[in-house]
Amino acid sequence: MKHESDTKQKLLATAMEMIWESSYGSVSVDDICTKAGINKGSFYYAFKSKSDLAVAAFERYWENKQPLMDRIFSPQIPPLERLDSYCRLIIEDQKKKYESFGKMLGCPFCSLGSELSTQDEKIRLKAEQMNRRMLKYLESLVRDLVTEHHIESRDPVELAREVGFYITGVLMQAKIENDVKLVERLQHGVMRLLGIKQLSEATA
Amino acid sequence: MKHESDTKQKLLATAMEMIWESSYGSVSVDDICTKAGINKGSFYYAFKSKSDLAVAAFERYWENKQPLMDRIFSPQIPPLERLDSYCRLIIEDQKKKYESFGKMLGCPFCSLGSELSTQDEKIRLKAEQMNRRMLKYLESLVRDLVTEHHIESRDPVELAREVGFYITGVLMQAKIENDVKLVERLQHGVMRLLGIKQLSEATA
DNA sequence: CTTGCACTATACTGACCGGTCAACTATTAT
DNA sequence: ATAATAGTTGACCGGTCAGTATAGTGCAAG
Repeated sequence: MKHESDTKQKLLATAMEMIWESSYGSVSVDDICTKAGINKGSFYYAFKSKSDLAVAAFERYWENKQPLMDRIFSPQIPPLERLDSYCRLIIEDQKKKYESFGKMLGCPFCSLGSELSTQDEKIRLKAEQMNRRMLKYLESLVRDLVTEHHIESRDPVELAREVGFYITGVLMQAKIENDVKLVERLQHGVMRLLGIKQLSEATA
Repeated sequence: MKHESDTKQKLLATAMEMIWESSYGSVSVDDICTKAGINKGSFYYAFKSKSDLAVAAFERYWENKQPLMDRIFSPQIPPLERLDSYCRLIIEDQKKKYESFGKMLGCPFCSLGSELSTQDEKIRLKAEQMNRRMLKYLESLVRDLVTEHHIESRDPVELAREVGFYITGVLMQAKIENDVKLVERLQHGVMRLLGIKQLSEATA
């Protein structure tokens, strides 16, 4: 009957937030500990290194997000509606972060991956895994779009990839330009990429 | 009759290379100086801060690259050929880096921008500027594609943006997955995004 | 009461960080 | 020749880095 310690929990959440807001390199273990209200000794009791914590924090973030993702991408929901909800989720998340931090934060997985994939293999693998998980949703979405004759595609897997690339790029540029507007056109761009004309049902 | 000092030159080139290979945060001023064979004191004689150097290094990189870009995007060249050359250039550059460093490095502007745009406004602005410069090429390219009836578009500027997003995303994911193959499909994806079917003339 | 264990508190390590400095040398102008 | 200027040097600064050492806490089982 053992619950995960509050310490670990707090460190994971704090690390995720701080690394997302700034970057891995510019957040120190001391910073994280101070903000989490936890002593450094306890940090190294709970995690064996800073990069270990980062990996764990990202995994935890995913675990928390997955139920929502499963709901959005439920095969029970028409694929076009799934796509719309997903785009809305991204936009909403980004806006929320923008309001609370005063700046665009972009995709946490890509940001961390971009910063450290040439430096830390474990972090690179985690970022890669996150991306693959996202792609699974997109792949089944694209396949269902094909099945329901919204689009044609000889290779749904590759098309899903391309949608993934596009979304990655939008979030990255939105962060660099620090502009929410870029991400607001997400639906429009994705629809264009997929070759779907109307998105009038998105005006819910 | 004043040449820029070798010192500055060397520091700019070394910094660009090292930051591109790893990241801003994981390369120290000492590292750069050692590799450039220049004393730290001289560093701070030439540049007033590390982030100043980074900004200057990126500007210099652009200055060196621009003539080639101007040649590739020359209005004298048919737009489809421009597009093909540009994709080839990106692929070639990435492959070259992959061979010499053993890993994918992605787009230096985006990597730096992603790492530091929430931390250092001058660097954010420089990354933004680089992106805008690239977009200018893409915009005129897209306009010429429209004029020559290769594609239709009511908003060439936005379409160029979308191509830019896509390319950004491809380079980012290729870095995270550390896989050259991702970037090799660049032409195919861009053509799809633009809605151009054949690229048989690209087999030059 | 006592032993053992999960966890915390705090002080510390030594390396390294970005940045400064005064002294020095090489180049140029007069 | 001299003086001013441009550029270089390496020691040095205080601070911070990730990570460690160790003593102490609360608590539960024997």
